[in-house]
Amino acid sequence: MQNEPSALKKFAPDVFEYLTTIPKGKVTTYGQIARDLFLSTPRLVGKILHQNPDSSQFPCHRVVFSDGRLAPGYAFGGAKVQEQKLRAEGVIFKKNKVDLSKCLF
DNA sequence: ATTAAGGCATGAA
DNA sequence: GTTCATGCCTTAA
Repeated sequence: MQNEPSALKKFAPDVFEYLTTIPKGKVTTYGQIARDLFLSTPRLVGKILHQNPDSSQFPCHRVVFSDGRLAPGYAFGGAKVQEQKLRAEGVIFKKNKVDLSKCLF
């Protein structure tokens, strides 16, 4: 029978759209997106980001931990590349962590 | 006080 | 029952 689409697939377009709403020089957290999209667990957001068809299309590198730490599984070059991208966009970095106090969307 | 690193707990697939 | 692109807590420097 027709099984309902998983919440992951169901919310995937919403998450990608949310990424496009993030202004340049800003970042967001998994939990932030999860709450905004009614996702029960922020882990789903991470899984959805992993479905990202194109890193240039959706700024998945603008999504970080609530602590400001970068995700360990960035599939487009690595966390260090992510940091460089964020810095290039105008995101302020505090040592190895993102300054969510200034760049959190 | 602040930054860094690691571990435990939560929820969904 | 297991796996996780998380979150929060604790300890270290």
